[in-house]
Amino acid sequence: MRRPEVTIRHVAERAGVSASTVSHVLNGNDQHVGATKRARVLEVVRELNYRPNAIARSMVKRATATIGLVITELQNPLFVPVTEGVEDVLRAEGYQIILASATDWESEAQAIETLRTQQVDGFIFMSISQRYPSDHILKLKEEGFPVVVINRYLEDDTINRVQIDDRNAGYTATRHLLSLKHTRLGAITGALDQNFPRRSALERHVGWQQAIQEAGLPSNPAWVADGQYTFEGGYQSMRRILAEIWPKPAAERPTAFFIANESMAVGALKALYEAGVRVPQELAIVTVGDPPFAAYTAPALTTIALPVVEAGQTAARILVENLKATTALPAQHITLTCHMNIRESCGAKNL
Amino acid sequence: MRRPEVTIRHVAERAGVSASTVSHVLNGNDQHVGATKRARVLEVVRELNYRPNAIARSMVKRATATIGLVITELQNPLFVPVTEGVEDVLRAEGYQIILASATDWESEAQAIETLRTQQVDGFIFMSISQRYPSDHILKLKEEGFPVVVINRYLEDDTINRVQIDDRNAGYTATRHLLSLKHTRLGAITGALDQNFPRRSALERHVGWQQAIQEAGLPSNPAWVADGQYTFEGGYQSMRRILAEIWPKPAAERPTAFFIANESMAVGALKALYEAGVRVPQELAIVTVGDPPFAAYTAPALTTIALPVVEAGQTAARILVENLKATTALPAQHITLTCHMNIRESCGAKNL
DNA sequence: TACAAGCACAAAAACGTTTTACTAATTATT
DNA sequence: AATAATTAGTAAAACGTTTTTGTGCTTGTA
Repeated sequence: MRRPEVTIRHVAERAGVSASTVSHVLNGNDQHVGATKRARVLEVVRELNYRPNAIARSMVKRATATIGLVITELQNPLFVPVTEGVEDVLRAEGYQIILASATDWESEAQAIETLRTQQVDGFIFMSISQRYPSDHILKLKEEGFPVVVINRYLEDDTINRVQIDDRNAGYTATRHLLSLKHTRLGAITGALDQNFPRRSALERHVGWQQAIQEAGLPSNPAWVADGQYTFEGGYQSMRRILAEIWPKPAAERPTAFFIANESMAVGALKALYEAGVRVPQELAIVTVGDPPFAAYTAPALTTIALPVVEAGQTAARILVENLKATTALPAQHITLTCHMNIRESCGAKNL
Repeated sequence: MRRPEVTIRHVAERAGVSASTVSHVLNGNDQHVGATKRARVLEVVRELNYRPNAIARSMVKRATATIGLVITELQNPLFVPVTEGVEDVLRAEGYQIILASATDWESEAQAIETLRTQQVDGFIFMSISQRYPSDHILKLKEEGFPVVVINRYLEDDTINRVQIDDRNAGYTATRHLLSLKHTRLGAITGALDQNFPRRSALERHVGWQQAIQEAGLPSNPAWVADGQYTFEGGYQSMRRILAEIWPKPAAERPTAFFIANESMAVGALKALYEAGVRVPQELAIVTVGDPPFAAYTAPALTTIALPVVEAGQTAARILVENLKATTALPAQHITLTCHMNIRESCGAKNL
């Protein structure tokens, strides 16, 4: 099981130089070594297939070129594209990612602990949920670690933050409905009434309200249902709505719905399908989040696409800046805006 | 930016013992240290909030308790649940995961290279696609690294392999259709005709054929469409099928379709919806893969669920076994079988 | 001719642990 | 009482790099 490692000394010996010279060659410290020796060293490196030991390097450099990515919900649909973005820029910059998943406050604290013993140089926290206090993140920052959080609403402004403009997403979605001459708008929101409201759901709802108020329309509480941020939540909410409202005359029913996220929208679509309500003819649907299957639901979902890959990239870039800086940088707070993908569920294509 | 690190020597000094004693205490080497000193050391550790430096430990132990997880398709729907399984058991065993994503052979080789310089103790490869030769993986194994591949069909039998029984998935799905008295079966397969066929698609198709042959039914080539493993692929394939076959009299049309994966099934469902073909009344649909939204398509998809979390767990367990073993272990080849989730798209609930 | 400056390299210390070997004191065994 | 065995602890080497400092040598300049 013990793999014999070829070290810098082996290379040095065979090349007839000192270890320091090999190191200088490998690190491009040109002023320290002549052309012939350099060539010889490079030759031997190739011959022996020498691979520098990053651990030993980290030891002396006191930096590992490694960052910790901690996520609280692996199943969150945003996780993959965000990670993709993070990976993109971090790899280009020569950093490795150590993955740590956490499910609650304790395990998040635990993850930080182990990442610290692993001597990561910085942290990215990615989590939709802000149910947990973030004092451990604060402490990290205070101890000098570069930290950036993605989509995590922190009270503290000293920490780098990348977030998606959820309010604007709700606003834009609703404006789209208004532009299609809808005047009676309903909504399915995501668990606003819990002790720890989901911040993104709240923001999206505020955007919705804002657009409606600006348009001078009354918002009818009976047309708003709150539920879990899941397929099932959307399904149940829409069933409830249909049961209460659909018996009424058409003129007293909403003609369009803003649904707080993609999963709920799919669930709602199912409920509508079962009830025989035609989308978009009888009811228009717009939602936030742009899953890969959005174009293939029936009807295809008009969505507000979240800039998730960009969020990951941006976070990574900010982290790298801080990693490279020799002096403490002021915290950045970046908010990314969404764009709309018009498909079938609002009927806009017919205009 | 320089964080002052509290080292084992600081602890030793303050506790009035040697560094070795502190080390012994922390590693539970009880026979080397008395009760009073031990208590004092633990006390100081707490006082100073001492955190052992894993890098330094790795240096001397020549092992990092870190494994490389390399995946070739971050967007692959199996990635998240598999990673979940891997993370589960690896964390419980005290290992860290370094994530590396690759898109082609070169980047995979590159990922291996950097993971090796990072001195990972072992590797897990997760990738559906087997378009690339795997000689670099072989080399890893030969050099003594524990390696396990998930869902990657390797010609070489010396490498640990965890795979999902795709053939059985196709077989089971088809048997389900047969049990519902369908006798005219069609299929949408996943890119079988390319130079590098997707192995899982091939296997699922073989399972389908096997079930049909066992039932003594003729397979009609006109009822089989091949397409990309995507939503769009399923959509286009089904449209093609409908255009060719639906004009014919009902008695000459298939009554059920096996669709090679979930994405294609969603695409196909869309095509059927647009064509006004009712599912399952006019056409039954069964597919492989159990995405979170399967229950919320209209109609809900009857699926063969893949044991993805288990695959990740199993792979991680095998890896840990090999990591802990002092002698080389024989390669394990584990095949996990699927189970069926009967929903609406086959109409079985009515029986 | 001197002396400074630059060049090409090497020696050695350092990074923070673990582990082996050793010592001294105590306890057990004959 | 003498010897062996155990206990409690330490010193020092080792892991594989990087980096600082030093050392001859060559070249340039006054």
